[in-house]
Amino acid sequence: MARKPLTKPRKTATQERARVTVDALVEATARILVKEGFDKASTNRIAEEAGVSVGSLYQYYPSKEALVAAVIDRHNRAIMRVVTAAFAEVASQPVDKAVRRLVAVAIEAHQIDPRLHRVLAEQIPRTGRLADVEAFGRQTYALFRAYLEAHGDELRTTDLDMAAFVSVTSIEALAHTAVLHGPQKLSGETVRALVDEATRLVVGYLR
Amino acid sequence: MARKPLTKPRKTATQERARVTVDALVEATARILVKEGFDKASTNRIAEEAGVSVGSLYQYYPSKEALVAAVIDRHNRAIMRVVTAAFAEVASQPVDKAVRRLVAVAIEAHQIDPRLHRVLAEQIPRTGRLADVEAFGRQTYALFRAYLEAHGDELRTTDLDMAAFVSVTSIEALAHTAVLHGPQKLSGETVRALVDEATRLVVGYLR
DNA sequence: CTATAATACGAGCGATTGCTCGCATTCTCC
DNA sequence: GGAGAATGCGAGCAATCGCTCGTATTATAG
Repeated sequence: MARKPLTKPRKTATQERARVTVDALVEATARILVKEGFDKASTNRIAEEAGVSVGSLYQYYPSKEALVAAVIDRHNRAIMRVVTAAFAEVASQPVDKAVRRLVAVAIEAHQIDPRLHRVLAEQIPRTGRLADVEAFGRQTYALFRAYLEAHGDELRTTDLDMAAFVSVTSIEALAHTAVLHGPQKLSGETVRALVDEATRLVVGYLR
Repeated sequence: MARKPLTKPRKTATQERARVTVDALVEATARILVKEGFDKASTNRIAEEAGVSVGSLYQYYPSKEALVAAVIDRHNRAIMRVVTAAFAEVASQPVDKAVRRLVAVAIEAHQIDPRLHRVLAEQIPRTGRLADVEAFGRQTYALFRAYLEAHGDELRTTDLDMAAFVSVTSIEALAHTAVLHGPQKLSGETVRALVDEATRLVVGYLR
């Protein structure tokens, strides 16, 4: 276990109170990101908000970036849970019904913890270990491509990579822009209209 | 002219050497953003790179943010010059030809000073006075809506706001994602295929 | 109970940041 | 040429940053 002498145990926690500390840190980071923004999220500030000392913070996270990455990861996982479930639900449905559902889910997904979502999208520089956290976009792409593969007979293209790229990018962008740059609270009416249009866009393209 | 006593002349330059200084500062900022990234762009570092003292920097720019905003502004203006020209060129063309051209221009526009473009897109937190620099997106939206208005007879919708939103958002996202997350250098072949697909997507949607 | 490991603490270090201010230099205009 | 305005300079301050390390506390095992 203790490979390195006895310094730098910077990793897993075995006792219960340690897990509590780790959770408190991640949650405090998320709270600060939302309430005060990215630049105010210093390690000292995070530790204070978590009710924990800086020393303890550095026992579990080697840097501020790692902490932020943990928050992003958690958020992305929450989104991917919803998205993955939707793909499963939709797997055997025809293109038009499937796309409609997926568009609706994309909008829902962007509304999970919206204030945190906004901060992550607008304030976090994609730098260092935060660079690749977009990788979850690739998962969505893969799921969509798999769906297309199973419904190839309904499509007019054979270039599934291109079709998946165009579809996923468009849907994601429409949901993203509508939720972030639109009115604070999207009315049910607006959402319905948006779903209609986006569905028409993508379905018309696919077949 | 000198409203406030004689402190804080933090504004316009009248002599030639001052304009040189201001230019050097903006250019140095852009260089550092590209070569070293956003966090390395401190005021001291920028002044050094510009061959100017920090004191002089603060005569013309009240903060680091203002300097970065100036760089963003310059870049956005370069993009908008291309985009505006394209809209003029396309004003009297039918939807299919027009959209094809606009898609191509969107991709071109994303390749103006690509390394700077990437930094601005990935590393700059949309915070403080950097928050609203996205406003140039609205210009594109307005131009597109005006085009649609003049070609209403070719469309199947009457909701031009929605149509413009969906079209502009999709085109912009496809260009953005292809250029930034795709291969380093897009081959002419790939670009042509992408233009084809995006055109099909949007034209199929519009009429 | 005791020895040892795991966890928590927090003062404080060295580095860096954004920025000021008093002073030096250069330009403009009479 | 000379006075005053415009411009340029840069040492250095106060604040903050990420982070370490010696020590105190608590849990676990024998």
